Amino acid sequence: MADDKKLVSAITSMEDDFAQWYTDIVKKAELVDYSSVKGCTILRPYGYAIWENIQRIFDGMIKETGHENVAMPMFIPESLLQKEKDHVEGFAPEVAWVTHGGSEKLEERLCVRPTSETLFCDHFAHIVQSWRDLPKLYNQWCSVVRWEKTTRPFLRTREFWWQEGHTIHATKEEAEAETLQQLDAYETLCRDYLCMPVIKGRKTDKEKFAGALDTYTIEAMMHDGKALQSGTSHFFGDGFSRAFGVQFADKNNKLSFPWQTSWGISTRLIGGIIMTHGDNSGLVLPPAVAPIQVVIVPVAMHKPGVLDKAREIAAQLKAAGIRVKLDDSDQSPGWKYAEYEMKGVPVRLEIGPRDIEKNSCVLVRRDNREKTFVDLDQLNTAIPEMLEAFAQAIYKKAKDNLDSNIVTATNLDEMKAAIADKPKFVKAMWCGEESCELEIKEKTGMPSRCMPFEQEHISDVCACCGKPAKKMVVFGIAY
RNA sequence: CCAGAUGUAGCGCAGUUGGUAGCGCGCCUCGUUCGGGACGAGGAGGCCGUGGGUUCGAGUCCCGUCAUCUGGACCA
Repeated sequence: MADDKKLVSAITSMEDDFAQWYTDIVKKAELVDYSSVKGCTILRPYGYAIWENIQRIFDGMIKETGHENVAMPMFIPESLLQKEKDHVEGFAPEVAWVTHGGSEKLEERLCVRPTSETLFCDHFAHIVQSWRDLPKLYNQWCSVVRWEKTTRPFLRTREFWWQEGHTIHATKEEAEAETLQQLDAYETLCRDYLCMPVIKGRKTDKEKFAGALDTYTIEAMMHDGKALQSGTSHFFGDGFSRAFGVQFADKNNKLSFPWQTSWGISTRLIGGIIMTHGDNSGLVLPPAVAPIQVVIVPVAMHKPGVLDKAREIAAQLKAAGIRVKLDDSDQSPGWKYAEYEMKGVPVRLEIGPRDIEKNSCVLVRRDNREKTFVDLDQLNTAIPEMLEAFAQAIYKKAKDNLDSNIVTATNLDEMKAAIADKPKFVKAMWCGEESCELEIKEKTGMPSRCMPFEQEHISDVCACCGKPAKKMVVFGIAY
């Protein structure tokens, strides 16, 4: 009987069906609900709270480096979108259009922003006149719309929430430094807060952002060996400035075009967290972004003193700055254990009559279910220590997964063989020709992910054509 | 966009050759419980995704459409 119920409520195991496992977690951890528009999901309170924590952390980071938040309109006139040729060609196929306002047919149709470069450029043209006006370090938190063909919660939705930074600088060097600084900020966010190791590098010309001179990326590896592009940072050169007529007078009163960047991370990161840390009991959340860091489960809570003690502990932890939830609902303890494991809460605190007698409680870690008996007087130090150890442990696990799923290959056959059983990152040398990149994609199924900053010498020649190699490239199957 | 699958109660499903809808979980009430998804007794809840068609009669057959899932192509 008990076993039957477990079967009913259990999620699909990731070994059986990774995609279904992912979908099960998304639903059962109450992160999203589907809406009545395809590809547009509702972020439920628990899912949105994770995003709020990511926002809070990253917003703090960019404020530290002098960025300011703004809010741009969500509509872009068609003529504005078309000013930069590469940009519009890249995005046109997936923009949504507004043709009517109420009963009025619009003279010029408006697209719902797929990204806001054009809006920022148009604005910069209004406000930038002099070198004294530079740089502008802007960012906005918003949602954008891209009419994707197939959609999956967090990973690919038609509307998604993100931040987009847009900066404009007097010199090329300054803009390039900004591009890399923000890429580093993304790496820090992923590594130190989301416990996700990433590979940092530059995109090939084929894979770079529409309108960018250089696109940089952080690539994370999921449990199943697939890649997730987790953040990108673009250097635009002065191409957008020229297209939009943004000019400034330098100190010698000479007119020149300023240099621009843009960079973004999105709610896709939540999908990355799920597929990096989750297990067959559900979600596993990094403490820094977990909406609940410690859940208190009272045992035999009808017995005198139990609930009072649980409330006392909750108040104490809250005062210590820990995000804590006391679940005093009338579900059984076992039900609560399973529920908060599904929701990925890092630490569970059990408190019952037997503990109270000993002035202690039980702490259980979500990642390994290790139980520790802790004196109640020690909680304020024991819990932060456990959260820190937890964060390090899940980072290490993710790092091990990354390290053990990167292989090298010197030719197409080796590349194919490397991913025969499961997807991996494959490092291979490349001559720099797009034709080879295309051929590799066609013959191995793997597009290039990036040219890592940390280059290695695997061989002298391109894995595809055998001509002298210029770069080591990481290839992989991506979400 | 292409291919396959699926839409029946909140969730998971059953529903026979077409005859007017059922099970488990969940939910509500009361009681007993509480250290790994507790138990009993009552109870509420469904235009069978949606629009047409065939038929005396459609959850069931036919056509369209929408959504979701899976896999491709495309992309944060």
